[in-house]
Amino acid sequence: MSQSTTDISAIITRFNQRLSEAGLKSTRQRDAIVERFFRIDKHISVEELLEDVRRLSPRIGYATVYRTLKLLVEYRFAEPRQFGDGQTRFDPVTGDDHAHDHVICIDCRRVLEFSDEIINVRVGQIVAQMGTFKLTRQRLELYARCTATECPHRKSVAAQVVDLSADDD
Amino acid sequence: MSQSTTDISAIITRFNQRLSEAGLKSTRQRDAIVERFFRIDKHISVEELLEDVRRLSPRIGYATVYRTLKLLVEYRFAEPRQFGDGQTRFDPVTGDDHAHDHVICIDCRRVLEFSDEIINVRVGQIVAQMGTFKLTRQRLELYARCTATECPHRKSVAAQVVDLSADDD
DNA sequence: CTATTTGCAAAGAATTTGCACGTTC
DNA sequence: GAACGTGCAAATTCTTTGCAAATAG
Repeated sequence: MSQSTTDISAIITRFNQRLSEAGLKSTRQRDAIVERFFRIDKHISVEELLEDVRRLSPRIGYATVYRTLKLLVEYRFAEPRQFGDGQTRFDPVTGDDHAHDHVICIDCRRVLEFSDEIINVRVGQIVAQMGTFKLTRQRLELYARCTATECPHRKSVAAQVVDLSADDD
Repeated sequence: MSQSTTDISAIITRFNQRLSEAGLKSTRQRDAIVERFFRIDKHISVEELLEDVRRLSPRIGYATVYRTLKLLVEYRFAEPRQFGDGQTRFDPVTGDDHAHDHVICIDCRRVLEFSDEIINVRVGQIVAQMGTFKLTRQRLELYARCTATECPHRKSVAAQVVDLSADDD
């Protein structure tokens, strides 16, 4: 388990710093969105995030969420993912967790995270062998079907972290 | 290099067989689309495929291409992929090539294929360790940046197959 | 104060669908 | 000739953009 070295207000501070450096402003809305985004900490879609944020700040609109997520991605505080359900989902990047990969149940769309040293090392070797590339990010998705008769979490997209080959620092 | 055991007319025949089994019909349009799809054999988008097919059959419309690709996916003759440029791309499944993965250059969007035994074996172990899953398909994408000063193929999406750990049967 | 941000609604882009007409079986 | 497929355009869905009013620095 490698998580939570960084707390959320610190992330918000770092993010606002980046904004400031770029001549952009911190606003109540952005703070609210970023705070909820990191607090929820799962593969969230714009719609889900908006819905959540609106519980506190009901006047926030789609555009602001899209624009804030775009900034988060641009400054590498978030990573967009497509799991094939037509919606872009976003993963928070806290800085203290390593690249992780996903198992997606094709029945219930539940997403589990995992991280595997053997894979990560091998990926490095592969890219090195190819010679002219510098790896930016890797994305391994395993689409699978629960063998348990019925998926326990139909339709929900819960996340669990399963560490398969201890790689915390 | 493991490819081209299966020829394209055979694929079309198999596809039409599946259609027939499902009470669906083979049509000139479907044949044309499927033929071009397998002939071109790269990560093609709907727009690109339509454009290509229209050279022979100019009256074919978007909807038919979308619908045919949906059938190809459903019967596992094609696999949809999202490389992050907003368009769904489709990989032909010829049946005689193994799961392959991709390196995507984030500068020029060129896509290289590769296949690696070590990764594939490890993926199997990971899923086995998780217990309740049966792997359906794996998708490993390595986003990278060409270290060569300038990408040679800006904007084109050519494909090359690089076999890193001999795995042909 | 001035530039940026917001919220809304309208515009865009990718994909799907409804329907009258054509084609396959 | 009945059922399925096609092509077109309209509808949907997700995302982006334009703009007047609000707000941060």
